[in-house]
Amino acid sequence: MRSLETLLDLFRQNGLKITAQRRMILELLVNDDSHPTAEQVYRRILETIPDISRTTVYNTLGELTDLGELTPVHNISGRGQRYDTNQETHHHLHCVECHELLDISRDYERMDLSLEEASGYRILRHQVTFFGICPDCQTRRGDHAADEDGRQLLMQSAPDTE
Amino acid sequence: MRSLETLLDLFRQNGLKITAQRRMILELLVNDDSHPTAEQVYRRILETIPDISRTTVYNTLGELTDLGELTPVHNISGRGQRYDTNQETHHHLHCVECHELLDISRDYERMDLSLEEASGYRILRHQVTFFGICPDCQTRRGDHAADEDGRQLLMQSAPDTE
DNA sequence: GTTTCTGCAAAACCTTTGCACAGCT
DNA sequence: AGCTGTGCAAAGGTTTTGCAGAAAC
Repeated sequence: MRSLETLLDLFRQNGLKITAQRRMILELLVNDDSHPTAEQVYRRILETIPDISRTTVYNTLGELTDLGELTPVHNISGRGQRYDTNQETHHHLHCVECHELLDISRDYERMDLSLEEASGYRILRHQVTFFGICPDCQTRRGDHAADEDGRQLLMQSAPDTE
Repeated sequence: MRSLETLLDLFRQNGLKITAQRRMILELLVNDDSHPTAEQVYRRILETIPDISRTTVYNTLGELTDLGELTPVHNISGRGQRYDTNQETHHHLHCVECHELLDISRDYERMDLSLEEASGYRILRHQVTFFGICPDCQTRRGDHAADEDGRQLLMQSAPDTE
């Protein structure tokens, strides 16, 4: 995400006032790459501004989204809309167990689509999501690749990591 | 999605009883590639089973997910969790305006991740999502690529479609 | 006949909205 | 001073839960 000063300027330029609440939300987001939900931002702001309301958090996240500084991201089976502070071209690594979401900064440049495949869409961007199991969740499960319980889909067509 | 008979067998094998409600939901999904939400499935089942409850629809979709026959998919800013009936390796084309979601059956085989990038994750699969504007929404907007209103983010780093 | 499923109602959860008061510039 | 933002409360939409009666095997 861009620097706090840049974001504050951007707010001013768009006629949005710099309040203590907004400043705190921006400060929190500037160095956050954890893709938090509104609720998570709210809870962390509560520690310094105990009487902030959820409305304000939702408003500010919406303003940042409209300004193009925040991007809503997929959140499969996790609760609540998550936000991505990273506006660079990047991709995602998503733990199917704990829903941790990491950024991958590599650029897979030429993901070509034939005209037929594009179905008349005007393509704006693309993003690759890798689904997997994070180290912590592997440990939690027992770390054995073979004797998994549960869902079959986890094991099928797994590409190599290298 | 697999055939109705296969799904019915799968249910039987897992001790799940074949009820009229479940059968109808399966029949509906077998030939549906529109990535419907639970609510959309519910509304369409209502036409033939007017007193089905949402609970039953949610239950059945959950069972299919646990069996690995249905995959929850990202649904950015659209309402409700969408489900993907396609378990083959495939990718997505997503309209950022109307949230239409199309399948692309191409296989981008070697999406390599370095060990460092994988961060210790055990990678299971990956999926590419192309974001764009569908033909209908282009028309609705006026079809001019140049003079767009709205959000900056839509125009940045747009790759060619060919 | 036993077990599981369904539908209902209620609750939980996430997000949006309307409005009066407070705060920023 | 004027305008915008904030917090509250309520509403709207989605999903989950507990349970009694109904249906499948």
